Amino acid sequence: MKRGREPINRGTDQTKARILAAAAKLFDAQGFDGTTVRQIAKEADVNLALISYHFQGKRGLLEVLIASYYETFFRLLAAQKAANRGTEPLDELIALVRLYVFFQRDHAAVTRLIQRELSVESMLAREVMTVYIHRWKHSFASIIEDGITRGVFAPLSVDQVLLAMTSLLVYPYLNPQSVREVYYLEPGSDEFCEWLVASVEQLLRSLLKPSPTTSRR
Amino acid sequence: MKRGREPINRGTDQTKARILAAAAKLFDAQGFDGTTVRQIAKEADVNLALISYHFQGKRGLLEVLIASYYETFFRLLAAQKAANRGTEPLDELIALVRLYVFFQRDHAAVTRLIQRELSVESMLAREVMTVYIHRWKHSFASIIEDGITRGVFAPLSVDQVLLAMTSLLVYPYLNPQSVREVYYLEPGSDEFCEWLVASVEQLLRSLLKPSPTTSRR
DNA sequence: GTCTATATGGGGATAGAC
DNA sequence: GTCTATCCCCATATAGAC
Repeated sequence: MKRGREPINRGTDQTKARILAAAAKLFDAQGFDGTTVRQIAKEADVNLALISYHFQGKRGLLEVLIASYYETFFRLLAAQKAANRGTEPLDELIALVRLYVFFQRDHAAVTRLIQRELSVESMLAREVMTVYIHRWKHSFASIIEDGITRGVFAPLSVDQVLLAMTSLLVYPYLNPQSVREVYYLEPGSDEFCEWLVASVEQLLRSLLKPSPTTSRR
Repeated sequence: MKRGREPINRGTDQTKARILAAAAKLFDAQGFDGTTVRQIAKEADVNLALISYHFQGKRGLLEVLIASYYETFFRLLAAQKAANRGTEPLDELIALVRLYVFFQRDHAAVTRLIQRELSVESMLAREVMTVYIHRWKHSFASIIEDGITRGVFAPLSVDQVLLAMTSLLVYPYLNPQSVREVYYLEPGSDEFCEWLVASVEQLLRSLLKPSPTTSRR
């Protein structure tokens, strides 16, 4: 009678996918440092050693999660931008906001993971992140700058507008627990996403409107 | 010739204060799980064993930091509320917003620590936190509810308004690194604080104004 | 590609001397 | 109240069999 189980061969892709899913789930719930590779292996129902074999360790796992997340987003973004050809800047901006809100909703675990770890100075994948974040910012900034050039937006500080917009967009997905338990809203629902898009739209209109007595401090 | 150093007796308060300061700094920069008690002891220039002696271990340290933070804030808040007697709801609200913004600025390390760890489901001090967060929310909510009752605010969803407000208030202090490196703003400066207060005020005015065609979705 | 077994280090905590 | 020395556990990672 044998002691150990038979080796399970699911094929590279299956195994890698299971590990990634487990890692996303656990990093999200417990934080990167709070998660052990043993937990990941168990959650994925995969042998411990396979994590190092496929991803060069825990850190590699994090980097793959982050890179895949942004690559996927930028692919969707490119498609959206193409579809937006010739639209008014504000509508184009709102379309991007909506895309990003639903993207966050659909990738809630990695979203929260990234946004949380980003606030850790000693983060492992900081260099990787910085590049993506700047690209992310630029995809929104370019539209606003374009609108200012064309005179349809007020000549405000683009950075200030973007920071306010980002705060509204990101916070609920960084802290969905609080949103649920304190504000009794469900960040995973379609209604919430639509509300968030509408709120951001209202903020952007209020900040970007070109004409009036907007005495900017 | 002796090997070890002489015991340094700084007195309980001095030692505890040094440990707390070091812990705040390191938890902030590296996260709770990313920080070791050995690092804290070294940063505080204090013997390792004193951390467990004074705070019953790493977890106790976190709890003391959180509790002190909120106790301090609520003390300031009570003073502010007393000073606000008879003010208009909106002005009262703005006064609280200003108080909180500068409080975050002046306690940046613990602010970031709390907001980050709050997004970890398996957080050690979750029960402690939940109580404080609800108290925090209520101090803002009560003013808005009061304003709605008295007809000076539109009868909006208080939770939605508060979530939007909180997003704007908190995000920059959760992620000051990004604010600096991506948006080129300095969250520690007075100008930034004032800008943030003004932005929140604009948002609140835009959301709470009672009369017009505000077709809320 | 998968598994067992193990190497190696670092973690939090404390006993007991001073 | 402080310090040294140490316990004991659990972390990541890999060597080598299958």
